[in-house]
Amino acid sequence: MGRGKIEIKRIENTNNRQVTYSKRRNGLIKKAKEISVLCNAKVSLIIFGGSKKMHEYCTPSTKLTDILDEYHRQCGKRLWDAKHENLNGEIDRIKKENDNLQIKLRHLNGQDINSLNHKELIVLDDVLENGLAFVRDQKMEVINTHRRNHKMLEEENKELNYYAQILSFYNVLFSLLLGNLQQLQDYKSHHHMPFTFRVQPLQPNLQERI
Amino acid sequence: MGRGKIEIKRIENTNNRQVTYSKRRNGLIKKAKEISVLCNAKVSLIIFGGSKKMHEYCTPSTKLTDILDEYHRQCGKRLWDAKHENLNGEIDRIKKENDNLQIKLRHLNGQDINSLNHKELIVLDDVLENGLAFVRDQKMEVINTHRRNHKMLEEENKELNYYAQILSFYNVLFSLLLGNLQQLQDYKSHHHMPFTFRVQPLQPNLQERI
DNA sequence: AACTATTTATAAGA
DNA sequence: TTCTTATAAATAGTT
Repeated sequence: MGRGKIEIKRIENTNNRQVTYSKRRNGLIKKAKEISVLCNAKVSLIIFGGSKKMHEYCTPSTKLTDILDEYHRQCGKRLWDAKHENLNGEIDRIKKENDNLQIKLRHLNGQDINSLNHKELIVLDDVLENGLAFVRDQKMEVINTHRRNHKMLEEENKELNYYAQILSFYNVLFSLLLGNLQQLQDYKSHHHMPFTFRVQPLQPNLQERI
Repeated sequence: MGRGKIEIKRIENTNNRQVTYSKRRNGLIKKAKEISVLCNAKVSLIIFGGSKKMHEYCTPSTKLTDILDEYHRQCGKRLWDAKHENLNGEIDRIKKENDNLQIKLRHLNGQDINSLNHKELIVLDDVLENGLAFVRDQKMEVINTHRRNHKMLEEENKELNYYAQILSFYNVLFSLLLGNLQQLQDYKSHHHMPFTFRVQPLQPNLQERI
């Protein structure tokens, strides 16, 4: 349509190309507008020429995102999912980290021990071991204190047992003497003799116990 | 362009509108192709008619995403950032949750206690209290065991002390007797009398100890 | 950028 | 829908 027919192929003359681009671009946008109005169609038209300056037409009362959403839905082509993938990947990563932390917390609270693996059990065991070591220390302190008291009591006991042996000996000896004392008394009363006691000092170690 | 000039406004007759849409859509796509080839332009054309069926043209060797990226860069309009915002929001939320878990873990490990608030301190204190209660129980068990042993030793000691008292009494008594025995011996040797011992049975409770 | 000869697109009718 | 075709619109080449 013009003074002469043209072949549809790249216009090599830069100036001609630029002029044609300008004319046809306007034509295109005009026709986009017209079909949009006449046929109640939704149109999105984006054009980049050699100058890299962008021209756009989008049916009024319509957002490009809506058109792209519809495009997305109908085509199934994933337009900006590559960009979403990064974010989704990060979300997954953080969620996983989150789960691990939750599991650690449960373990420290003593729950869910069964799900601990061997290595984790060793670590937890160490913690408990330290706790038990403290208990043992406390135990030993008590034991040692009592052992000291016990020792003193045992020493005393040993000494007293020694005295008990002496007592036994005295007992035997006394029993023997008792018989002779009776004999002496009988004798004295028979002969009408006076009978007096003489006091002897106690042995030193026994003296203390009275 | 046609048998008659038409006003650019919505075609009310549905059939006419459909026909016109079909014709003009082809024309639009044809012109898009032509400008793309002739002028080496990049074109993206998306059209939705009343039938909701989508038609599209995109300059060959070009991806729609590239055109949209360029659009994004030149317009500054944020096409899919709304969608990104959702994801970014979720990332922030999960990161925050993550931080809270990390803090809890540190507290359970006994670190960073200073940053605990009062309520959290109470909970932590309960945990420690339970641990100390266990230690105390262990202590008491040991103490009671030793107390029993101690008691037995004390009982024995008490008994032995009783015997020691008897011993002391015997000792005094024996000392007194010893003097009289000497007196008796002196008397006997002076009168040339024979002196014999008579064995008396031991008192029953003392007999056991020999 | 304006002009215009010509091509192209398409409205209406079949 | 598609074909036809008269005619509107677009535009290539010129100024």
